[in-house]
Amino acid sequence: MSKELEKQYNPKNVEDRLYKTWLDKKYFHAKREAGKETYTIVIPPPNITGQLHMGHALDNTLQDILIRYHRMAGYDTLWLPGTDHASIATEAKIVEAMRKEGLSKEDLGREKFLERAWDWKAQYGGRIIEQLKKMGSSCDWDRERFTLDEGCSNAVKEVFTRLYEKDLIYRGNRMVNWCSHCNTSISDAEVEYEEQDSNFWHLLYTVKETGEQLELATTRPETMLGDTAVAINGDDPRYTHLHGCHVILPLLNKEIPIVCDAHADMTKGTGVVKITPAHDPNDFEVGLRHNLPIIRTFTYDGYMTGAKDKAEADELRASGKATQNEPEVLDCGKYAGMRTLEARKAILKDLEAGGYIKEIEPLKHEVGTCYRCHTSIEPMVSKQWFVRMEPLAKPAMESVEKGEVKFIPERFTKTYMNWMRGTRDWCISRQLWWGHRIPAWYCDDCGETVVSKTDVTVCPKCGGTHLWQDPDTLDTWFSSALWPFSTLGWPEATEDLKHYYPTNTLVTGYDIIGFWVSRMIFSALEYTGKAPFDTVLIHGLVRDAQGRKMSKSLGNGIDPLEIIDKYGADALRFTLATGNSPGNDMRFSDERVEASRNFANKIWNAARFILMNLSENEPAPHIPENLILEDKWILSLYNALVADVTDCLEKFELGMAVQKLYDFIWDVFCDWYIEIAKIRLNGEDEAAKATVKAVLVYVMSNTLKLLHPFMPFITEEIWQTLPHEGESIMIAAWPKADDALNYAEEEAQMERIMTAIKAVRNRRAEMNVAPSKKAKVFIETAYGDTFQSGTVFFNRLASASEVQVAESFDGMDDAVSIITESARIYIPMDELVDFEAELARLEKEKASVQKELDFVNGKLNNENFVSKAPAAVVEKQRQAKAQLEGKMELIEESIQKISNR
RNA sequence: GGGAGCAUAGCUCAGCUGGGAGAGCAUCUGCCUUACAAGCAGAGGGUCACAGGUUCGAGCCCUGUUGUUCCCACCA
Repeated sequence: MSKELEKQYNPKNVEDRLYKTWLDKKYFHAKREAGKETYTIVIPPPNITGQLHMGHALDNTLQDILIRYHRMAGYDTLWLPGTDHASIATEAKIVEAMRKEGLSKEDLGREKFLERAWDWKAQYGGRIIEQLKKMGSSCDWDRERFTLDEGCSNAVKEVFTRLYEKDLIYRGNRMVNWCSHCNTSISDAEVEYEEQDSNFWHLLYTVKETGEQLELATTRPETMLGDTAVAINGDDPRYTHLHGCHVILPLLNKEIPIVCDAHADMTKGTGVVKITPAHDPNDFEVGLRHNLPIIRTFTYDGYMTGAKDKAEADELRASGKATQNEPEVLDCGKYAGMRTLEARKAILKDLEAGGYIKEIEPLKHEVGTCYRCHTSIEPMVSKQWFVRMEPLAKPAMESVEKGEVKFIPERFTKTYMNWMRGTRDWCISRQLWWGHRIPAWYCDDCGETVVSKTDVTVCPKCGGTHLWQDPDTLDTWFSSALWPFSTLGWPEATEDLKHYYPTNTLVTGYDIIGFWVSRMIFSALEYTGKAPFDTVLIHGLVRDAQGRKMSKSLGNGIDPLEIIDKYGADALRFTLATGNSPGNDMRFSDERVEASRNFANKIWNAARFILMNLSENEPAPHIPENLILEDKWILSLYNALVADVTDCLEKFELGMAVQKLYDFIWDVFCDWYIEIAKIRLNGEDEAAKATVKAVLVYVMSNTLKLLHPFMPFITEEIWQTLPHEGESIMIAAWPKADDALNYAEEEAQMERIMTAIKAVRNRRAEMNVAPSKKAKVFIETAYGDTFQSGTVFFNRLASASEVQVAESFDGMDDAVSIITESARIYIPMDELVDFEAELARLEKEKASVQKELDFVNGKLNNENFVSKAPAAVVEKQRQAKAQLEGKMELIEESIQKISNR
């Protein structure tokens, strides 16, 4: 025995040590090798606020499998890692931490705040990277990037200025989603809808001209102070007489016009709608069409506006700097300073008192909330920067239609298309400090807006020097959208960019197709002229054992690091890669990881067994001379496995690949080949020993290569211990299928023997024969040679004390008989044989075979089947028929014999 | 309101272009057979949600129904 392994696999003794070796040897580093095809993945950059969760674990396991496979398969392989500055999330965390110290952003000022943010990044940004390493991720850490680093920032400025020059970016007062908690605008994609219980308040507004009361309904009565009109449909016969009339706005006693607009739907409610242009997206549009005043009644942090707010706005207007659609501000008087929800109560109370409420109708409706803090979002008119989406979306859709980018599974193409088709202009400015500051300067002297990659101190239009930079930053996703090429050096024409771009596969969850995938595609097409990747591999969510989404608030999250600590990274990876298909959610439970851990241990022990039988100085893995039946059989199955696993990986069927490996290693290699190998290993024939050892080593070490992308640590550890050539399994060449290893005939022969062995075991178990009780076995068969070479298997695997093979045996009348398609096996066990039971069993089996036979005959007698089904399928049925008939004959003979006793 | 997914063994899920209904876990039986009890050998258990259709043949394709999950949407 040359080397010894512990009885159980202990990942803790292995993982960190091997990962360090891989790092030291620079195996993860992509070297831009000439003449090699490239394979590139850029990591979906985790947030610097984040901790590794199961979603990351799944995402990165899939990526590492693809990366390790391609690296072994001979590609110049790059997995580019990095992190995302996550503006809202990070800023929120820092603000929260500061709040505990009694500090606000304003107390600190922008510069000091950013210092804190960078400190935060230094402290936490590295944490998730360390966690990825624990997973075994083979990222090229020398190329690690950060969305806010210099290169990425340059890319952002470049893109912003280019888009501005092409008029694809503009600034204006528009309706945006406002989060009063985060105190910033957010994009449409960042709004999450939640169902909430609410009411429809049916209000009564009095028509000035006629004195009649108009009924209209609203879900947000607190906005009524900002109403600047009431809309009816011009075609609505109920209200023809009101065209050109006015209503008196309750509480404010203000006269506002009745306008005719198609937005008012005659079929809904009373067909009358109140119009609040400053606080409702539809109303904003109506306001524009009818040139209505836009009156803001909420502050940006969620209170009712007051005298001070009004004064500020008035001052802005007076200065002449107010731009188009700049809202007016109302002094809400007694409501000023209330939170909007308090104001709702107060206003309702006053409306009630004034008799303006006709009815309160309970209602469930979807309310938009901020995806970060889940505060209800407030639609607000605000001056923001927008990206014009239509011209960008069109080529992005065409690219996918042409198949330049393929989604796996394909159905997510629809998700993508729907998103692209429906998307409105993208609000990219955020009232935050942590992020890429908008590269725009405003001239106080002439009002010019200057967009520039470098700082601007003199106005190019008027020569004035009173310029100030836009205080806002860009949506985090604006920089994420550039990630596949900004990380490779764009806009510089770097060697990496030339070599590794476009990338190949993007691996991500379906939840960010709109946020991220689509934006990368249109960005890449616009700036690089190429799709950023050719394939998007979509995975689902990892849910808890009950199928619930893992979340902090539920406290049902499972920490991948705890799982690694308990079961090992390989077991975790194996669990995540198995039993799940692309795009579908998966449930995670400890039981599943346990099964994976057991598999790791199984491999470990198979290796341990092989090693016990090896001496010092065993030759490197090779296929030896003098192969016998079982050697050819295992090599043939191994060879098929190589083809299958490779094929599955090429088709991104990772779960299928891993399943095939599991089945081969456990059910074929361990359960059969190793057991059979013991025959020669325990024998005296040294040449035969050498052969079987070589086959064991060859199949084991090559199967480990196939398994390496999935379970990198244990495969490396074992591979290193076995005879091997080369430094590491992770840079070993991926096995190739070889026709010379196809032994179809030996496979068929082994199949016959194995079927017979299983049948014997089955009967013995049925008859409760203790395994220790050995029995003679007589095999009556037309396949004499086959069974002759398999007699020893029966000794070892079927509790046979002695095995004889012949075309027929006499004097077996008192034996138990077992029938397979290719043999009748007698086991004389007189004292155990109950002939009546035997007969009953045979009759039962006969009936079952007859049933199968009828089914097959039914098909073969169907002319349509014979003429229309593919020849191979028909042939298969014919073979089945022949086998069944053979078996039937044997059964009938046996029945005859027993009956004749 | 629009779109998509899912419905297969007690549980969790595979099942790729139509031709064998499968795995893991759980259950039951028997085994410490010197690689592995985190193991070995066996067993039971399914109208593939329901109803139609296409086909020689349907878990798989088509239509409808039911249940369920998710995404998208400016419904006052």
